[in-house]
Amino acid sequence: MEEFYAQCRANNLKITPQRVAVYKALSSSLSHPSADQIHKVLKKEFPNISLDTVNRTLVTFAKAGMIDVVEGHGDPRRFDPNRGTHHHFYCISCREIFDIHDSALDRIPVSPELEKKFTITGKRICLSGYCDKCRSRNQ
Amino acid sequence: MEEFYAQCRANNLKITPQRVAVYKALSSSLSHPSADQIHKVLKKEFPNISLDTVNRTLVTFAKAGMIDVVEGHGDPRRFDPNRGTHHHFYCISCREIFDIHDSALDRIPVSPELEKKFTITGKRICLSGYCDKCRSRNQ
DNA sequence: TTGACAATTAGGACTAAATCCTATTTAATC
DNA sequence: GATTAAATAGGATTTAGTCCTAATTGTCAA
Repeated sequence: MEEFYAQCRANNLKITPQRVAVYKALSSSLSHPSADQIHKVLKKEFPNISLDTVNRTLVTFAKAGMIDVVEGHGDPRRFDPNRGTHHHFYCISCREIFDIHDSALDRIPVSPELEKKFTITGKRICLSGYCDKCRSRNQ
Repeated sequence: MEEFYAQCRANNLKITPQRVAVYKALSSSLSHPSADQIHKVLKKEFPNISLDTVNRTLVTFAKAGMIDVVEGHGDPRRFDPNRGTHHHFYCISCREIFDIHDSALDRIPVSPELEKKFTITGKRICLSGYCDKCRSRNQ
């Protein structure tokens, strides 16, 4: 928790009871919850915390690099006609997806145990960050 | 296009003008469009094609393995407190995300050109398919 | 400790994605 | 060409996410 306070200070984020609660709730979660799921949990302790605050707080933490946004960025569902092996770079600013073709990335060593545990239909390396345009725009 | 017809037959999907149009539109798209974007394009040719049909058709194609759903599965945004290197398996049936810790997967060889082209803040291997529960349930 | 200010929050309104429902239409099969 | 199950249009509904405004609160400096 001490690290949380330090990270807040480093990012000029005020330490509010809501932020502390959101961080604790996410940290103690075993799954990969949505804002709504965390909101439901926090309602018990803070009956009038708003969903907007929970969501905004989580996005703020993610932007500060304190937590991650994972599969499902909150964008609409998107499709790819290319079923050949290739990879993606996702720009977290403009939300564009860029194809990456690099044979060095194609060999993903999935262990036999993993293949046994799951029926794997998709394997892809997902890179994320800022594309060239957004990088220069934000400076 | 001939392959499209064959895939439809193999999956018992009726070949309708709408499905042909959706497939053509996606195939000729350079980006990774959403259902809404494809719907807007098709409106010009089929003024009264519905968004539901476009979306349903795309999901149907994806389930048949004819196209892919990429970053953003249409799920709500989800968060991960664990910023250490790890990977994810996403179940396309129950939508649960499972953590995968496997050091063999950690070495993702991102080329210097790629690092130059983008500011990469996240690297992760995204596996998808069916988890154990859903695999057995669907049989 | 207090006061001032900028940041943050609650709550409701709003927008947009996705799904559901039902009547109608249509592709496939014989 | 007739039959039937599948697919579609269109509108309604649900839900995620964002926006807006007034009220509140954390921080910093005096």
